[in-house]
Amino acid sequence: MPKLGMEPIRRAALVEATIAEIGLQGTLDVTVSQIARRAGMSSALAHHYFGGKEQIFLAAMRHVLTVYGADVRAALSRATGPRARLEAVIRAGFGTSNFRPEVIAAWLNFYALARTSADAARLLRVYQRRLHSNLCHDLAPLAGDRAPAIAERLEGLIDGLYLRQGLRRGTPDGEAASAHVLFALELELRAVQS
Amino acid sequence: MPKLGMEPIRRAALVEATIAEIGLQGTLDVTVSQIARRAGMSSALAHHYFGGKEQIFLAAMRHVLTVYGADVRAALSRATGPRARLEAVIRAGFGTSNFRPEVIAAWLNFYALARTSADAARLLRVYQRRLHSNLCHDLAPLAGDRAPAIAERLEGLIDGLYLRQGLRRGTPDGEAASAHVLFALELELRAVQS
DNA sequence: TTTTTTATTGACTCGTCAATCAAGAAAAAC
DNA sequence: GTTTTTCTTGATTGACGAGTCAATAAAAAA
Repeated sequence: MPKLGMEPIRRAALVEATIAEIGLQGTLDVTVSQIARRAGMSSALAHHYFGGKEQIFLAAMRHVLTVYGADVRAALSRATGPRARLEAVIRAGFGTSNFRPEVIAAWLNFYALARTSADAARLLRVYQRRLHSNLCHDLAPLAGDRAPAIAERLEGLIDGLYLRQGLRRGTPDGEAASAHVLFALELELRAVQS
Repeated sequence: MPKLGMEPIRRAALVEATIAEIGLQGTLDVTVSQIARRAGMSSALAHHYFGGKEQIFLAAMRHVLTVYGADVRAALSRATGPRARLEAVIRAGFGTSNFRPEVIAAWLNFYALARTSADAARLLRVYQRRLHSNLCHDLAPLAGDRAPAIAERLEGLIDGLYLRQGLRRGTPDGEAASAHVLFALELELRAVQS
């Protein structure tokens, strides 16, 4: 019973299933068959639409990044002034849509994938550059030429806390994590003013 | 030409080869044959001494942790006073033996492994607890009951910067990384005193 | 109505890899 | 000098998984 216009639906289902399956298994060692079964289709169809396993992974990674980017943009549009914008960017990273256990697990594995796949590395760099430029842009009016160094520390802290949540079992605590980063931001800004 | 007392030599060679191979390939997707070949023996011998692939990985992880622990202990023995001890602990993590590219790559992959293997998770928790208790112990006289929260932030920053080095290509810069952490430590302590 | 396009799968191929095993060779023990 | 222990590997097994393909079926176009 083939209906037309299935392609986008199938692709979205596969991407979702990929993230879920990586989260469940905790590894990139998921088979195309597992992903396809969870998405309700045969593995042959998954190959048909994506061409291969790595491209499925990349699509999933791209999706995670897209959602994250949308969250950041939404949060930024609601904030006024550099300080509020900084807080918005930080909070968005630990917000509900990027901080679900499966997504964190997927992230962690994408980090590992980026060491193997040039495309994955490129995607990761897009995220890193965007975060860095967001932070620098709003740190500059508050910290002048010290902005880049402060941004590096905040980025490290964000990634580190994110990583640690990924290793913990159970519900991740985005509140605590972003509170830590916001506290570090406060200290950095206080230091600049003295 | 079998000589006696080979077991410890073979085991050490396999552990070294495992770290090197993971570093080279960037993945846990290394085969026992590759590891064994690099260590100069057949894959059957690797199985003979270790029993299975996962146990080879665990031995490699244990080795990395052991070296790290020895470095920290050595650095601590040279330091006097809480502040110097804190700096020693931080610097040791980014020191030459733990900060070689292969070791960083291995670490990164062990993080991923810890999501799958209970034994790997246990080993990782040993490292985390040791770091936490080291930091708290020397933060306490300087920061009182704020020590645990400060320690959490420093740990997050350490792990994050370590992770970021693992993704970068080329020679890792332990100096820059530890400078960032030491700066953060300075800010935290300054905040406590006011 | 015939043809083309899109959707879909079961069955198959081909490769890889962890793990096993039987067998050989050198030292040590007896 | 024979037996036992330690070391070692080539060959094999068995499982599993990525990717392909031919075939089916429905819709759309002709």
